[in-house]
Amino acid sequence: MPLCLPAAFYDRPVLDVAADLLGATITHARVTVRLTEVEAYAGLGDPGSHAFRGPTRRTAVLFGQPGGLYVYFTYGMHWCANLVCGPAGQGAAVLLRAGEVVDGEPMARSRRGDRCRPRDLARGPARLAVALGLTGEHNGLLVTGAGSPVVVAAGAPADAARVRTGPRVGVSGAGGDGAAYPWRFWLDGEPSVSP
DNA sequence: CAGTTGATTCGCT
DNA sequence: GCGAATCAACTGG
Repeated sequence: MPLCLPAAFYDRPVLDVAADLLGATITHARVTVRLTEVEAYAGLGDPGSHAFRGPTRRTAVLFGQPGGLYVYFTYGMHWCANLVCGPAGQGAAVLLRAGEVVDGEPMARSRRGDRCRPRDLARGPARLAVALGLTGEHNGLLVTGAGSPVVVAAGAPADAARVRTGPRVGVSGAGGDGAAYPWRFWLDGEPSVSP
């Protein structure tokens, strides 16, 4: 079993953490997903971030310790999972957008539905959360602790030649021009990454 | 206290 | 490819 990534891993600039999370694995409730697509959010001053206007009850976790899990509810039906990054107090986080189920596929399938194609099991932030069984009750959980039910571990060394970056998805609103924040990271050629 | 807005997915066509 | 579904949190009055 690979080693759980330490708090120091997350206590770095969010862009570095996002890039290094590609290829890493996240395990919860007997399902393991290898991350293929993530998005960086800088927090304070980032118009695309929930933490843009500072701490609120909803975003309190974002301003907590790096390595915290921020799970939020959106569109009235979906959960999305983020990992809080450094520097602490900035509200920075990495959204887990997509991944490939590498272990516990039957369990993931039972949560996502039998007619779901294998590549779609964790393709998309909400699908990924469902596949892993992550909901609001996991909000605020520290994934660096030894006894944490959620384990994030380094995967096979990421092939740097396959790392791509581009504008973030779904960021709209004033100042939310995607080109100004090209902070989406993905692994080229992965079927689990949306086009 | 009421109005607005999403870091989306699913099911049809 | 497109539109509906659905609700918690934030915002402004």
